Amino acid sequence: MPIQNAEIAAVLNEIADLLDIQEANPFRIRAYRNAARTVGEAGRSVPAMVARQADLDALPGIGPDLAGKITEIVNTGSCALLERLRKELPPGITELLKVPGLGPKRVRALYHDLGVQTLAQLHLAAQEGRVQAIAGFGPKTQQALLEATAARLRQERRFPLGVADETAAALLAGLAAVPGVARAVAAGSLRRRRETVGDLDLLVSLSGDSAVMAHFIQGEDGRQVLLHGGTRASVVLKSGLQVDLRAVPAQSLGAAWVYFTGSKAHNIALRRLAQEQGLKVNEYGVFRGAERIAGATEASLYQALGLRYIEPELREDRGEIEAARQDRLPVLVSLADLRGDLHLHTRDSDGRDSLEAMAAAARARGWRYAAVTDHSRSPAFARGLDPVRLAKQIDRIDRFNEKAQGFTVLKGIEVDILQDGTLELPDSILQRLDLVVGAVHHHLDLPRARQTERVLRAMDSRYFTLLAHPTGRLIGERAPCEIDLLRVLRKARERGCFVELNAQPARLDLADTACQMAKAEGVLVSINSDAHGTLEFNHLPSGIDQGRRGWLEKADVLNTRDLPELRPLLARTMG
DNA sequence: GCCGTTTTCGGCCCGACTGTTTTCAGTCG
Repeated sequence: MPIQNAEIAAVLNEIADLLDIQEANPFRIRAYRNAARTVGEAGRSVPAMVARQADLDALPGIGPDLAGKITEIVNTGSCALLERLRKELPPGITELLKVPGLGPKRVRALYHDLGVQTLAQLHLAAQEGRVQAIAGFGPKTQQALLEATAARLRQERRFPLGVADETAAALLAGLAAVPGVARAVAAGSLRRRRETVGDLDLLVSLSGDSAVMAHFIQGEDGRQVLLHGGTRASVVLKSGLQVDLRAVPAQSLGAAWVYFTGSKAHNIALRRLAQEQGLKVNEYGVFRGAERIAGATEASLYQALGLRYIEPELREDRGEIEAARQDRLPVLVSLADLRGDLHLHTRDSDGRDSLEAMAAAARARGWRYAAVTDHSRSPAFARGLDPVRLAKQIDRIDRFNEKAQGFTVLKGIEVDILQDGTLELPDSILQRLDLVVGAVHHHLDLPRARQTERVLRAMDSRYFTLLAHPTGRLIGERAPCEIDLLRVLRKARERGCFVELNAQPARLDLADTACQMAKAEGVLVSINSDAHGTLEFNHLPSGIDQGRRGWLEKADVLNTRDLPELRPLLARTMG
């Protein structure tokens, strides 16, 4: 099995961690971390680039040395530097860096003074009171490490965006009501609409003196206070979700909102840009010397740096700053741009509502069309359709459409792509449909080459329209299948078919960087609810968020088209 | 270790909070 980008990134990150503990040049360490991030988010296969001897130096932050190291990692799975570092430090010591409160210096001290190499050893040392004996450590630090190691041994959690949204809304309402609070807003990964959220970042702007910090740490829900000062506090809610609150004067809200929205990489890039212009950016504003020249609003901060306003979903340092400078930022797709949905289920397979109810719910959203795409037989859980039942459904839809005014139910199927790449239903029935949504539900663990061939072969069917949930991942539960997405996209382009961005919160499949790749390859993305009941159309905002993170504009999304424009696109794939 | 429309050498983001220190280092975001 060829090595993946993520594995290369892991090697580079481990090198950075070990160098950090050895107190190497911090800028050298940063270079390894930047390279890890670049590779991890490259959006194309770095091993493939190595194979065809493409110029790795062209990737940002990768020079001749790192290009050599990456080539070595691709060819051997590791590199000499890492092997040497692993001999100089105990295996697994990098685990300690993930403990909150521990950085390289303290990890080094723990190892040198106590011989601590693992989480379990650290936990024991804290229990036995040996940690506070080290210079720079005290009883409080020891107690914190005792609790942190215990929590870490129970494993970390990330929260679905929907849960974070609800919690944030409730907390913000409470904060906004505190006297002296001008505005209370969400920042952080929640605002950037990441798939999951590790903690909540909230921000309040103050119009005068306020007891907002005291209010915040005194919630009646048993929240645990991690730290609190005059402008910043952190608590852990009973749910385990950590919430960080910052307070700033109203005149600094824009600068603070940019700063606390992040991402960290975006902030670093902004500050570097400011530096080049002789300016300084912090959470209080943009400064030329001692003079504050912007910061009341986000737009004013970007403007002071010569940039267009950048939407939060784009703030990942993936080219948005350069695009803002050149005034070629995408106009991101919005929920209102959708004209219909091309993937939903009814009671005829595993849906909960009737075809008529689903159509009515779709129509109530202001759409002019929706495609019914029940399962074919193979997913045993789904009571899927065989050719006879599908034929009956098709006839029912035809009768429904004759009566429906101003709304069209498109006839579709979510047909299983079998292990050998054939579609589960015969052409004789597929040819009667408006669209054929192909999906992989079984054997998600095939080797990369076979999984890729399977999907490419399915796309060879003249009736194939749209690839549903292309990687099959379930966030936090099931890793994406191994598949060469670039080849799949190029095939889709060649065949005139499409890929789905499935809006189910557990799927959000495609990922953001994959959306960017689809856009770059000129393949339209269909943002679909995959609704199994009328209420599940409410998942679409999650899909839109994900598409926006993937730089998608209205024109990049298949189902922003009205029916007269959509039909020929669907028909072309059927030919 | 990378990078350059001031630079191929000398830079590399910035501030708050904590715990431990008696003036600040380490960590975090």
